[in-house]
Amino acid sequence: MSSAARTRDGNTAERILDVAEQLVQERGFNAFSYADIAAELGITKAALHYHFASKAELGQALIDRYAARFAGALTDIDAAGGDAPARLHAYADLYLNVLRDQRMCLCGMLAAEYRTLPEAVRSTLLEFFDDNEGWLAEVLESGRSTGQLAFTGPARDVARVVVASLEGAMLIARPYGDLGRFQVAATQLLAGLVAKASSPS
Amino acid sequence: MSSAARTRDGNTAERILDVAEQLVQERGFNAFSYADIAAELGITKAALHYHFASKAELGQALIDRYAARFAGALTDIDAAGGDAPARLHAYADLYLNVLRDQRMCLCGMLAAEYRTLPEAVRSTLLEFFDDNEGWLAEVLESGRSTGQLAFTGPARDVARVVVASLEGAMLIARPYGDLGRFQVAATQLLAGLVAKASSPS
DNA sequence: GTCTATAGGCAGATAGAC
DNA sequence: GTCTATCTGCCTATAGAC
Repeated sequence: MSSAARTRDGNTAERILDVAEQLVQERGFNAFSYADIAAELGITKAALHYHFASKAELGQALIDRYAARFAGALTDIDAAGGDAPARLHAYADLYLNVLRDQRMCLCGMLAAEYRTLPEAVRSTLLEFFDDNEGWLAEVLESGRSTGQLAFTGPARDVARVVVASLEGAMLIARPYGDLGRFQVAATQLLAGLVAKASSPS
Repeated sequence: MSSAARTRDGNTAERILDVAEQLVQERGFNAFSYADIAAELGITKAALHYHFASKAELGQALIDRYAARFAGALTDIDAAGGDAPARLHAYADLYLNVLRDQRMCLCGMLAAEYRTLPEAVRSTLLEFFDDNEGWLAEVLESGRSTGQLAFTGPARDVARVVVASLEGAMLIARPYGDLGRFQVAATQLLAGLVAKASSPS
């Protein structure tokens, strides 16, 4: 990966973010240093400070980029035009693909470290979850209106459970190194939302 | 709290563990130092090293004590003699009470930091989750056999979803500082497991 | 935009007095 | 069991040459 990163394009700032992102997702924001990134990219720590003056600034850039990319993925799911169950499945797959690289969700990791984060990063983090819940709530509501999904109470509350459960499933599946653990949990979670074929008695 | 800690009993090792535990649950294992504990207890870093020679050793003692205490709580729930739904509710309350102190589950926090942990701590961490899942699986199975709980598939898989969902709900509720967020999630989760009153048609 | 060099501080850890 | 004193090393960050 070290050589691959050096081979091609991408301005240095992007490559720094790529490495930093991986480090945060694997170890946490408080468990990596500028030296780690510099070594990986074959540049000096001073060069890093040119692009991101402080670690707090780097953290802000990380979460901004991650949130934007995630929002883009949700837009892509919408554009694909599937029904509500299909969208939920696609949503869970976003998490699965992160876990595939043996990474925790960047925002789930930062949520654990919340108390140690710069204030700006904190609020961006909450916005990330708000956006996810908002998108999910719409999907859930539309699925309920077509009769494809079945649940009781506010869609927003159910959306929160979905986000929390997927984050939790990642959190625990990762130490076990067991993708199947996550998949079983996600499958069960979604199965509980899909309307059962009503066999009229 | 600093003064309270100094007022009473408990050998120093226990007081060290108390402070360290709080710090890990609030910030993470990689975001506190011996200096933090020493300052809180009014002793020196050197004194800390007498009780726990290395930070890895301290981490091991922390997770050992936490796991033992949690196991004791499960035994207490069993001893109370409630039915399966009552036991599940009591289990969720264990998490709620941790969150009440604005703390993350110690093991959930360590799960996020898994890649940075000493090997011994890693395996103890997995045992913690194994034990929780095992206890829950028994409760679920017994509840299903009495008809009070309803779910499909292996009880162990459902147990895993329960643990993951509760951990995830804590992870996200804590940044929001919103206990209600966790409670709603826990309520929904358990409601999905309780058998619906079957109105024979 | 990246470098060398270095500041200033805090990390985990140890030696040895009391 | 706790202390003072100290070590070594890494941390984030900066100054200034190229």
